[in-house]
Amino acid sequence: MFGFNNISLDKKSRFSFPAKYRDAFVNSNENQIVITKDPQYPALKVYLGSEWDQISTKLSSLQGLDPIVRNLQWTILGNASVCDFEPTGRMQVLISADLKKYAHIEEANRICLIGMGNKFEIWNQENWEQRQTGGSLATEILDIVLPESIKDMSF
Amino acid sequence: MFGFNNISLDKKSRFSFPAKYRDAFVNSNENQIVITKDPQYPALKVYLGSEWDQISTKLSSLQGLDPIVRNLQWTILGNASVCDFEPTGRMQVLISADLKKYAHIEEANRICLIGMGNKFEIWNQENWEQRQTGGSLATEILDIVLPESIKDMSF
DNA sequence: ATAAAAAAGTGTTATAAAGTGCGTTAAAAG
DNA sequence: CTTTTAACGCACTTTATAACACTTTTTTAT
Repeated sequence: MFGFNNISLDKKSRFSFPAKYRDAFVNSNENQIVITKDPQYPALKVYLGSEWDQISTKLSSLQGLDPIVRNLQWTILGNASVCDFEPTGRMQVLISADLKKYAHIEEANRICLIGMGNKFEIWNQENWEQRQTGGSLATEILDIVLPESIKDMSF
Repeated sequence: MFGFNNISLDKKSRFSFPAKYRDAFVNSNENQIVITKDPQYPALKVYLGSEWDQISTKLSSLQGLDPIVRNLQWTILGNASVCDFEPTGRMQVLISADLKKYAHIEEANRICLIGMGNKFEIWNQENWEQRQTGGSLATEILDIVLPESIKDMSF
């Protein structure tokens, strides 16, 4: 599941996954999709249910008294929206108002959906283009020192 | 049970869990909810009854002569409010005046309920936003050295 | 100590907003 | 030209919340 897609949201903030991904979803038997915040950029992450189960279980088991861990838990777990998902149907998913705001897609009805293999990212079109052309975004988080417990995790 | 919810308290300080969590509550057969103080931030923790049983049993068995442990016991155990809870009903829960005060939601009738997997957090909306945008809150506990006994616990 | 009053807690109902399902139209692909 | 896909629009359903009525507990005054 790779590649760039320029797709539109309807009035209720839903989008449909492009049909080209249908087979992959059907084959892996997914019936849930999870959208959450990207911890580094004003963008959203979209996980398959099975992938999410692994990530969330690991992350929620970590020591929350560590402020960096706690922050990641807040961002990733605390903003996750679990959606029922029918791979054989319209493959529609709703984006909540909060998540839209975070990814700067409050107004726009067009988004970029980028397939990254086992997950997708959702970007505001302009932010994505800036990033691709090397421009920097204001909200970047730099130079944080990761605790050992999350060094081997990939979000 | 994940994600961010902006919800309101009624005049008697009750709130209802969003309906999207009903299935999870029903499936896990919970009939109690426990609200208590968060040991680090001006926020509340909400545990499922089964989760609470584990945490409270473990925590109360620890060596109370250690001041950090003792503090956690006071904060978490000593402020816990156990509520009857009907997953098939309205899923309403009352927040006591003490807990409201601790989380700075005395006046407000809007709170943030954040699903973190096996537990929830309740925040005053402004505090939550400050925290999410990197602002710091006065009551943070930083740089505490955790005793071995609680390093593997996650509250 | 008792009764009255006030406060706190519980349960029900009505309504506006949010979310869902599905048919139709427009556009793209084969 | 036919088939598939994406976008749009509408109707229906579900949900959140405020308002209200009732019960129980606590406080106050006599």
